[in-house]
Amino acid sequence: MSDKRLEFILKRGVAEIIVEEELRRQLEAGKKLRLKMGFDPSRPDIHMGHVVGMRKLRQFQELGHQVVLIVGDWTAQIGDPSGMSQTRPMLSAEEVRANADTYMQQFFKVVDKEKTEVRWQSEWFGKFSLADVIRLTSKFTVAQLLAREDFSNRYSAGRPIAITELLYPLLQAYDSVVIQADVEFGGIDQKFNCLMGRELQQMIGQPRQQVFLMHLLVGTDGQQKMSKSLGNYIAVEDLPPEMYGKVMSIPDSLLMDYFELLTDVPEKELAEFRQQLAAQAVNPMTLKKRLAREIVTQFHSVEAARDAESHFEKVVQNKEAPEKMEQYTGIAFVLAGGVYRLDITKALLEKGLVKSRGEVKRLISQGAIEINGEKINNTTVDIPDGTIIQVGKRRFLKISIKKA
RNA sequence: GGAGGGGUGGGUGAGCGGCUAAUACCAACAGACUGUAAAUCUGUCGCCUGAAAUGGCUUCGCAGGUUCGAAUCCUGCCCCCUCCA
Repeated sequence: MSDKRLEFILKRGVAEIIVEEELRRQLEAGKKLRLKMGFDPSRPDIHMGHVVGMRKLRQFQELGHQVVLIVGDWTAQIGDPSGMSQTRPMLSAEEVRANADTYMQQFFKVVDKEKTEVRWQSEWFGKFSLADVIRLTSKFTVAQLLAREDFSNRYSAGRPIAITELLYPLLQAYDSVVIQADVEFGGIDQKFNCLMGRELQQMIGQPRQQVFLMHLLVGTDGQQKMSKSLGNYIAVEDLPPEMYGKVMSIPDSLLMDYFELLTDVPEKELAEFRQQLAAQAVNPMTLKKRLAREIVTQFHSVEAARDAESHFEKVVQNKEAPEKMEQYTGIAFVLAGGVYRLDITKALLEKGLVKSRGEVKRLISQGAIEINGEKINNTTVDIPDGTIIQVGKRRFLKISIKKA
């Protein structure tokens, strides 16, 4: 392996490696490493935020290392104590299994399945006894756990911390012991948990795992970490036009982060992009389109990316109607000359373009509903068969009249 | 065991007998502007009826009660949090 490749892997998108020197030595020694990554099966959907770490795993796999994917079916019941997360409903075993399947299906779009070992926490925690729990917890102190920033913040703010939440890092640490992880991967927000694993391994007399932390991907809102609950995410499962559009909707300020964390576009090129942006020699939109193509290509195909781009140019940039759209078939009152009189409310409601009748009225009064570029001011319209109704910028509906 | 605080629309959070379908902020949606995005300005933002003024229905943890009238008062219940021990 070239030094250049290794540098790329150790630097691109990486927030911190603990301890980098140790990891380098192991890599140089040609050791086949066990790379740990856990996931929470209470949420089956993978978005680009997860992809950042997954891509890194993939890069290591290409060097011949082994990924160990932990299905966190026990920790899922606790809920990651990130901030003020509400207590989640307990999932049944079947739900967890179904979620895990969905998750893995998406996970293996990026990570090589052949070089991945999947382990369920229930394999070891399922037979954990109280004695085991006490033995595990006795190794740590409250002060140690309160060292974690969000615990200490909550504690000093007088906000609740559930005991199970304190247990979370311990369980995650124990996973590392069981699978004898050499490196644990995660977002930088996982630092504390990963370090606990390192510590526990040492107490038990195992070699300590290295901790490989990736930068967090900011969501499409440009404010907060990408997450499903905030709705600022781009899902792996998003269809090409949607995925492309969501990428285009990120703020310009995130452009380079996305390139860095989600693509393999070489550093050299990225440096040029940065320079051009700084000199205002390029329209950010142009680069963003490149980014969107890169991403759609990864999860779909080159053709899909091209189609998504032309769809975007047509619908969003040129404000034209897309080629494909929802279609509503209904019966209308016949007027002369192939024209029909129709109340569009039902059509819009039935096809989910609006939520209520009141919304239709509101939209009309705001001039948001158009037919052939003409704003309408009444829900009853006289139109020929096949007319397209546009609601706002992106909602379209084709009306087809059913002849009685 | 004791003391105290609280449960309000997608979120935060005011209101504390009629002027309240419920302030404000955020999110969302629409319009204008525009280079994708952002920013800005304007408007909308429970459901139904009506062209509209209007009207009806449902909503402030749950169940009852007081009252001409309750998110607001009373009773019971459920849930959450903090502090002391």
